[in-house]
Amino acid sequence: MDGKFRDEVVKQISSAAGLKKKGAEALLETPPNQNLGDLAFPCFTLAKIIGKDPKSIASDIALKVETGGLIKAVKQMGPYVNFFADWGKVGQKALETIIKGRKYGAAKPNKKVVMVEFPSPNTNKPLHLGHLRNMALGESVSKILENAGSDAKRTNINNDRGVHICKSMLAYQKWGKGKTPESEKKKSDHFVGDFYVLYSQKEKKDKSLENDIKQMLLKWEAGDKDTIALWKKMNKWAFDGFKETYRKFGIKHDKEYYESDTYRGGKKMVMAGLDKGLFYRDDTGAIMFNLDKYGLGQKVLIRSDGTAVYMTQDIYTAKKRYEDFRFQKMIYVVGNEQEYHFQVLFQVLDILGMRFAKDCYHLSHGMVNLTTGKMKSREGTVVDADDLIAEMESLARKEITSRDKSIKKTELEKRAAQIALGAIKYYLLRSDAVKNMMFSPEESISFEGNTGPYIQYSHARISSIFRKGGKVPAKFDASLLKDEREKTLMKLLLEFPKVAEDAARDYKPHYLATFAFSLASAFNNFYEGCHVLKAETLQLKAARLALCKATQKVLENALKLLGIEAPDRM
RNA sequence: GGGCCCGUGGCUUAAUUGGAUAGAGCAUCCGGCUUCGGACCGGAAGGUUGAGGGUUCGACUCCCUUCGGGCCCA
Repeated sequence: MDGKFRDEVVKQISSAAGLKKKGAEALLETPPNQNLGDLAFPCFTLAKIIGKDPKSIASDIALKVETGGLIKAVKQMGPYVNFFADWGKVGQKALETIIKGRKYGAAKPNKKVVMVEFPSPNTNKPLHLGHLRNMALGESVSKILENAGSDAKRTNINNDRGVHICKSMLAYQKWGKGKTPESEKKKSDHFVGDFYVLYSQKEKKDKSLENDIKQMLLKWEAGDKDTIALWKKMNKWAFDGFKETYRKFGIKHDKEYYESDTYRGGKKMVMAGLDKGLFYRDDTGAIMFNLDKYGLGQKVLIRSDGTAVYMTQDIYTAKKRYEDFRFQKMIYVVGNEQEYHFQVLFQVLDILGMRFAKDCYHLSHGMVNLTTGKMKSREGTVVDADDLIAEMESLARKEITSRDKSIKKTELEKRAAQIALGAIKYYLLRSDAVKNMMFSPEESISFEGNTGPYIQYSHARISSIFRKGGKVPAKFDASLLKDEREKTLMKLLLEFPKVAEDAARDYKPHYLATFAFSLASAFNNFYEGCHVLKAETLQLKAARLALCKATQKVLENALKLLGIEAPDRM
């Protein structure tokens, strides 16, 4: 319940209870069911301050409140003051705003630049399900922040150097026989990943390979021609493959960063810090940072052999990004296994005098586990991103053709992709990001119940009404919408701006997922009981068409903020 | 050894951040077409919110203890 009705209620309470508007606003709640009205004011807090019992305070307030305007009735119910909206008036305004307004639920631009980093892959293997969760989150959060008025800059850090990268390189060098992704007809990042797995298998039998890897890394750092050429060739394969997956998943970065470009800058910054006495050398010669006073222990910044750690490059990447974009906020979308890493990173940035350090935030998310155990790329027990998408598309295709056998190929492919991605993204976003999640194939491939396709289906149903002769009315009377199902729908529509705002405040896309499902569900309930095109009167039909149009727009917006398309047919 | 996160019906989960009767989906069992799209709708059954204390008018939510799972650092 948002908007003008809320404002009126706040005004009434503040004068009746002698509260400041902000104070009254903060206490307002949405009652758990229809019988309890549309907004509620609990009196417990006041009771404590005044020293009277909340029930009598509630009845005092209820007596003082003036009805009229958008407030139809006020009732004291126990320790609550409950407000009932005049649905004719409230609904009318809301529906008009939604239908005519271009950006219902969006805030005005606030000129804040927010960088969002994801998914930060390693270039030795293809993307997997964990990356998909990360990407769905990163993209959704970016869209939610844009909706809240910020300027989101999508960025990425490519971990393109180091021991693990050398592993796939060495395997290719030794056993690749000059094969290419083209010659093997393989997606190029998968081709690279196969050599990473091959290396792991060979290493189990031949421990001397570990030494070869060390040698290779030293050659790489020294700029050895052949090693660099091999590195470039294989990284290009990896990047080409990633790009295809990003495109398919609907992701485009504003700027990409590469560890190979930034690790040297990081070393310099650490050395400078050492000169200033911010860091120290331990017995082995490694450069360390003492974080005891933050309760974070000792952290290596540069190894004793002078090589960079993961942290080293992150320091310079952050600085570079700030110089490039002058952001007000930097959000790292990274799994919770890296929590310690980011705590340390932000402290390092701070002690090095980077003022933006306080604006850095680790948006930590849980892992994706499988019913069969954990995903381990070395063991090859991962759910591959491309494979999963392809599998879901094939299921969607079956579903579509079972309903429409004469559908054209291009249209079929388009819809299959929309539905498959809708299913995957919704599944990955519908629960709280901080929690680990269990990926069960049976459940995740479902298109029924609390799923993306269910919501898309509801949207397609509305579109169908407008295809079959429904027109958006120029004039309508919302006070005719008296059915409980119609009211429930309207109420939900009014909640959307607040949900979008909260999602931006907390970086929680699942608020929108929950909302979209409730809205779709409320619509289907309405659709079952209230006929639109065959409504009893033309006036009622007009009002219902307006309600449908508003629902369609809000559903589309909510899905869009999750990075999910809203098809008109499916 | 130290630190962080998570425990909610058989399974997957929500709870406006301390508020009214813990809300859904899947699975199970009933029921619904004179179809604006059945990828739908209605109903039943299923809960001591891991356990035990505490704070509070009020606790899934905050504090302490404990058990279980995950992750990180050395």
